[in-house]
Amino acid sequence: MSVGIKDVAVAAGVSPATVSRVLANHTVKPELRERVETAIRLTGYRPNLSARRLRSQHSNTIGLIVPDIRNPFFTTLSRAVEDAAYLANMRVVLCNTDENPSRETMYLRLMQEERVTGVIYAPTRETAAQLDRLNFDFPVVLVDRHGPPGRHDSVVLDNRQAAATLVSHLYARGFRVIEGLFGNTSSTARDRLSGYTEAMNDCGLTPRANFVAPNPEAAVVAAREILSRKDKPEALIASNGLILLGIAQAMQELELRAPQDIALAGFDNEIWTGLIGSGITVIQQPVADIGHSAMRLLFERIETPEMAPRVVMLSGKLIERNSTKRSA
Amino acid sequence: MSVGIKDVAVAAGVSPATVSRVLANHTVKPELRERVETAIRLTGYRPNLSARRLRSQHSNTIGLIVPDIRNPFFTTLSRAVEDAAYLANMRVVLCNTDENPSRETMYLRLMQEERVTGVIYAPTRETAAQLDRLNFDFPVVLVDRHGPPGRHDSVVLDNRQAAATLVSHLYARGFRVIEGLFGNTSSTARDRLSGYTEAMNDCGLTPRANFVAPNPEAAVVAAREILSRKDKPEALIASNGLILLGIAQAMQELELRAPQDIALAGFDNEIWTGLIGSGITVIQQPVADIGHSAMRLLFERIETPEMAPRVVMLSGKLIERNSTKRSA
DNA sequence: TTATGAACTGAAAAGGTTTTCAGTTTTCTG
DNA sequence: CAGAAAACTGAAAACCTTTTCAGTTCATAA
Repeated sequence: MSVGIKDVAVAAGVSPATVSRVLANHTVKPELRERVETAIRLTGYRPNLSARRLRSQHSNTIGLIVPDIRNPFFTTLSRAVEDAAYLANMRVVLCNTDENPSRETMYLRLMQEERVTGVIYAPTRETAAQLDRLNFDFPVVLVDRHGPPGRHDSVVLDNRQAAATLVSHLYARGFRVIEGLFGNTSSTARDRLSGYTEAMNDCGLTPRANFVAPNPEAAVVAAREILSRKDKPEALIASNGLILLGIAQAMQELELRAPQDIALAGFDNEIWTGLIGSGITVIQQPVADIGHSAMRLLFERIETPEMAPRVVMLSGKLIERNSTKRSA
Repeated sequence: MSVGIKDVAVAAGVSPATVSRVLANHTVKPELRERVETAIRLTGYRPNLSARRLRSQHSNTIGLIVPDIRNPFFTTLSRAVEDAAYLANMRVVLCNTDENPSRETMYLRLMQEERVTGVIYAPTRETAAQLDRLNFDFPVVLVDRHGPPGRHDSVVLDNRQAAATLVSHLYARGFRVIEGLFGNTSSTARDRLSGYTEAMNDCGLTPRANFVAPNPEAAVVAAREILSRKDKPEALIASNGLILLGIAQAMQELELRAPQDIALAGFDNEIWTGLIGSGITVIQQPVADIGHSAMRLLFERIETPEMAPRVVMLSGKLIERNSTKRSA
């Protein structure tokens, strides 16, 4: 049998209530506090968090629902979220959805059952669209992706702007035939597509977009096709880090080099983008900031539930590297 | 007020006990079961996991304690652990220790308070050394790193063998002056050091080992020093992926290329190791296997607590790439 | 000194489940 | 068809805390 608060109370010659108060740093006479503390030490007492949560109705738990923790963007995000959580003395339950809506709803249900304090969530477009139909009894902050307008707190990159930046960068460097390879599951990919399309039109160029599941395996296949065409484009844009990776792998297979054979640019400043070849031009996202902002929004929402939903939009930063150098 | 099992019971005209039995798939008359199930649907009832855990004394939670989820090795490991956990209907609480012993003990305490079913844990050498002094009331499976011999279940790579493989590979390719850059916090780095040292001696070569905190930032600094020496080695071995990355960054800074300027090999077959330059030779670890094995060991330990501790040792696989090609 | 209020403490209830135990119904056996 | 066994159900206890409420002690002010 493990030692409970009663045992400590007996050992210290006080009531369980007093032990509880010592634990919670409530007001207790110094002498009793002393006795309780040594009793805790002696008995090796460890509070039972399930019991505490049940009685206090505070789970001190936040849920983090992301497509796949192996995507470095979400890895870094999760680390930022966890650091902030543990500072606030909260636990994090991590869920990987694999961009699968049925897993999403299952995890949202789980969050309900855990009675989480709040959730940070990167939804697929499919689930995001129904987000106002669902009714959670915990606050949700969307991250990296947005839901129906004006309904939820969210933290996103200025994706249209970022994609447009990429296009105008390529345009300025002299590229004219610029294709894009975009994910098909997230609002983010959509926004980047819009930014790309508009910017292309503004430059008087014809946009050409390809769509693919946002993972390297699917991207390799798509990239192979694009890169093998005899009318292959002068430049290729990837809508996220995983797709960019797929393209890089396909290029290695086909022994194509950037920018000599084709220019290449994308999103997410992963380590390898600076190391490979002579560097790949990317939009760097302030990933840790995104995580911290999301936690801040979440805490503020918990504090002030009736506050109007807020959208935090952060800017990406263009990291120019050699993959978009003007070809000789 | 949220709806509880009592409300469902009232709605279905049965006792709370019966609702509980329906939930747990115990034996209940079909007709009642039917009524309960519709009552659950109608009321939108979601069980309270804290209450369930408190009463049933099963947390269905496993703890995963790793140095840093951003290390791709642990990212992949965690994904494998979580997949296995959710299949077994368990939650995962993830903890990052940053190789910091005081964070380790704090998280182990937390695991105690969560009354976790078990823990999967990659300890620092410092904490590992005291591991038999600590007494947990949950099973622990060590992963990637080992503790005092014969005390705990663990899943590790055959690190000495793997390091030796790297040395003999380099030797076979004609390299003779081979230095190593090793982490200083884990048993794993120590084992790789031993393997390196022995293999070097066996080849009649003089080992030369450098030590560094196992992160890219520290490794860059150390690598700069080594690579700038006028008597710099013919080949350099990194004891893990983060250190290898640091070396790669330093080489890029100094405009050194492998294998032309110096041969390079290391551990962890991260994506970028195949993409950078003409590829870096590495030992690939069966990371997902390690995670799954750890979960298997954990479940078996829970099943049969008195079983003697077991060590699962997996083999690494040499991925030969151009960074260790014989220099002209 | 006494009244007043503040500070502190303990008994008991409450939080939402599962589980035990005893009782009731149903099924089976002869 | 009687009796025994099996299957099922409900009342109440239990899990371990926190919190409320009332009571006690202590200090302060009049």
